[in-house]
Amino acid sequence: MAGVNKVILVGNLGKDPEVRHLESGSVVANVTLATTEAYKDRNGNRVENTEWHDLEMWDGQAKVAEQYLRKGSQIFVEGKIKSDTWQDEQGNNRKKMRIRVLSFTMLGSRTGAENGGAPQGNPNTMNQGSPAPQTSASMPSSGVDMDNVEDDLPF
Amino acid sequence: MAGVNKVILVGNLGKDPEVRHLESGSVVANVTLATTEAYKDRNGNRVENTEWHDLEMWDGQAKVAEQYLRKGSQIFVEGKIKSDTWQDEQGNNRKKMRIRVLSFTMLGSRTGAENGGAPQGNPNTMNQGSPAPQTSASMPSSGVDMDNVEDDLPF
Amino acid sequence: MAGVNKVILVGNLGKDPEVRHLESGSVVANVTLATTEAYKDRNGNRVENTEWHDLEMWDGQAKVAEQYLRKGSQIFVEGKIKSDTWQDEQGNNRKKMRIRVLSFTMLGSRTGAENGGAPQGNPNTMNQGSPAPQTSASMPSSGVDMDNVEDDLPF
Amino acid sequence: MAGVNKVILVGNLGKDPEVRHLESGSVVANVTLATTEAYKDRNGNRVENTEWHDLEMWDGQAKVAEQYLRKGSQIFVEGKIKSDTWQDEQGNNRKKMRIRVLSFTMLGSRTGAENGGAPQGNPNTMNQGSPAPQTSASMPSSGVDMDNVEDDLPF
DNA sequence: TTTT
DNA sequence: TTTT
Repeated sequence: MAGVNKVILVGNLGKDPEVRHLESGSVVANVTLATTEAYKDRNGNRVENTEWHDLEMWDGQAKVAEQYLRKGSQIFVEGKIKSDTWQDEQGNNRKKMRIRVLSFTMLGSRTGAENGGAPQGNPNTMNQGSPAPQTSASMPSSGVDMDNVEDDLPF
Repeated sequence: MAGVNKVILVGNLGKDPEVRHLESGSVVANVTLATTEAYKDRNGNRVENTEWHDLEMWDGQAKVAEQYLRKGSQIFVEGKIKSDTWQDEQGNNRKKMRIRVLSFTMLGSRTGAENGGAPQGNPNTMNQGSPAPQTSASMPSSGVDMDNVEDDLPF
Repeated sequence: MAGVNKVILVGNLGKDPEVRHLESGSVVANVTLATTEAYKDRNGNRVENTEWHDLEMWDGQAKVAEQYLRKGSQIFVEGKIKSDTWQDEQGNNRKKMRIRVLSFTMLGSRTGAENGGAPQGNPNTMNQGSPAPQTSASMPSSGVDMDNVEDDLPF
Repeated sequence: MAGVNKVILVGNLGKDPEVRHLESGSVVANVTLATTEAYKDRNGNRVENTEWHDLEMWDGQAKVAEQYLRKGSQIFVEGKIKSDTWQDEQGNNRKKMRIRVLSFTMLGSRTGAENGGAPQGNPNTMNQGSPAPQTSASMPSSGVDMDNVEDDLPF
């Protein structure tokens, strides 16, 4: 059969990770990631298009996510598409796709310390009324060894 | 903002492409692709897990798909995740994810000849004296240039 | 027939891009990019391993590189492997591999302002009311559309 | 630092794998892989361009390669760029790039058994005088569990 | 629903 | 030669 199912994303978190510590001891983090592409429409105007992705991280990854990722964090993600299927109350077949994260890497870092902590523009005035993530001052600079976080569940 | 949204798949078609020729002149092909991964469970038994992907191809790609792809065809796909959102009859927000194909490549040889599919052309007249690799006799499309099919809608 | 040759890199520039404006009117930028991976050796010590990549960008890309990329800039790159072969003075066959960049994306915020690099423009006028994510204030290029820079030479 | 160094290839082997069993017990397979792209030049003629890649596989992978891969085999490869540097006899710095394979998948299979073993074209008359790989009858159909072969050396 |  |  020989299949390949690979997803590569670079984007920003829409909100802080939602982390659940399961009774089994496993940890799951759910993360929403925006990838935006810009192009010119036929009138030459710049148009932006944002796609929101639902990411699922487990265990070691989830813990790193909990500790270091915040709304606005920019990450590189490698994962695979994974769908859940079920029947809703009306008996209709439903399907939800998620990205099961296999590894991620935090991008950007060095978030402003070297310029004396001066705010970089005023995020409150940017993206007004927007559902989009914003890079804020909360990027970890760590020192911790979590650059590239991998995980290996069997499926 | 700087986003990346990339999907790479290798798998087999679940059925023949469904192709619609729109009044606008555009052509769309919808394709279902299975990617299967195998792993051993904790008892050492081989387990297979299949993920089904809904692919969307446009125009030139769609025509190539219509002509050459068949149920069972193995392809390499590069694309991006693209979701449609809408409200269903109950007023619930619904979301459907698709893979918008940016390019695909037919894999293996003999792509459907045995089920009455694509004509084979005469491979003996292809690539004569060429330094390039060839799959044996049965590459579909012969003189046609569709090995690697690309498309560039703005979004 | 039917080949895929794809490279995906995230790393930092080792030095400012070297840009040549050719008589033909073409522009080439040569860039060195470091990708570093960290792992623990058998004694549990963190070890870093850096790979240096020679990137080649053309025309529109090269101009953007010249204007915005600096030593230390972090970028996401998609490209392909491309080798030159020749004979050296001793008549030995030689081969040099490069990454031909097909598109790149600047990562993080603040891409070099602190070392006198690219002008910042006025981010407050960017993407107003846009649904797209933004890095904070310092995205280079402001109104310029270079987030994701593509190029399409035939080979 | 956060680096990504990823290579994705689909192509055909230029010759049978060269396998060495080291005294340490490790096994290495060296494989050459051709990726060919076709495009039209400015006169509308189809041109093919082949890039040759030197792949390196270790241990479990190498054994699978030894057993199942042959000249002409079509594979999907995921790996990373890895260069060796040294000084040659003249004291010049030399560098050789390889692809360290992280996983590979055999493509195509079902290589002709179902059409009664009839030869698919005459490979001897194709690619005359060419250095290129050819798909021949030697593709394994196995039944063995080697579809997707992974390996995890620390670097 | 594919493929092995 | 980068970055952390």
